[in-house]
Amino acid sequence: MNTLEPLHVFKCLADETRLMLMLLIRGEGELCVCELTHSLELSQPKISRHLAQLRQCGLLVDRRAGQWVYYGISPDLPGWASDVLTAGARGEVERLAALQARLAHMGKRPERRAALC
Amino acid sequence: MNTLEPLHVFKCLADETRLMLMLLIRGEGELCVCELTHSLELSQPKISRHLAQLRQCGLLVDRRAGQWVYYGISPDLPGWASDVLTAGARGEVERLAALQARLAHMGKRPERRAALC
DNA sequence: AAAGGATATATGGAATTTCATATATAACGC
DNA sequence: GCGTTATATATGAAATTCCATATATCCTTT
Repeated sequence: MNTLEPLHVFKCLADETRLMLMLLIRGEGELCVCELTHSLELSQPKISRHLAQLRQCGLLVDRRAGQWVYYGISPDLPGWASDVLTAGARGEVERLAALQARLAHMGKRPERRAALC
Repeated sequence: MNTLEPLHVFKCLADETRLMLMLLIRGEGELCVCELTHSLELSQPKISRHLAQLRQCGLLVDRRAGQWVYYGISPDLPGWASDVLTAGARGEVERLAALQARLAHMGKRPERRAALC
């Protein structure tokens, strides 16, 4: 696996879709593809591709739970990378809040069991 | 002028040359084009082009002093953007040190007067 | 428990757009 | 005129997107 370098992280965050995916997931802890699709109002293939890219870079990890695949921030993220995300979230407070609001109003959101029993 | 959004900052930092320009300038306070060209061992037009882009985004400001043009971090940089740079520098300690070392060994480096008299 | 259908997610290929580089040239100050 | 910096154009490479399709899981029915 690649060592996670700042350049890679910045490239990942240099796309609007990927940036918002990361900030949303960071804010909510864990989200599945359908929730992200609903919140961002983008096509499922588009979301899926960007999630795959973020996972391959080592920023996200995925966890399958039945029908759904949940994505979360990688626990192996170095400290400086977490700081980058924190700073990014600070610069996008409003837009992030809007996305989280839309998520909260989503109908038939998948039930969630605790990741670690 | 554009509002400085996280997406813009990340796009600026998503290029190896621009990332190192920013980290070098941040570490040294202020540098002119010829110093940056020497440190990064890249062509002058290439450096100049990326500096112009960073200035247009609002990350850098330039100051002319006779023959030379000095670039420094914009004083209007929002806090979250400074944090992004700090985190990036933390993730690139080694490479940054190497660039600074090459800069220190540069011959006939332009004399510098204090920016603010 | 096996089969069929529905939902969620991933992937392959093609078209489009964006981005970076190189080269050449122009402008500026000494 | 010489060193320094900026810009314009053309070319090539890479990223993004869309569409169609594939896979995987769940639920229901028999």
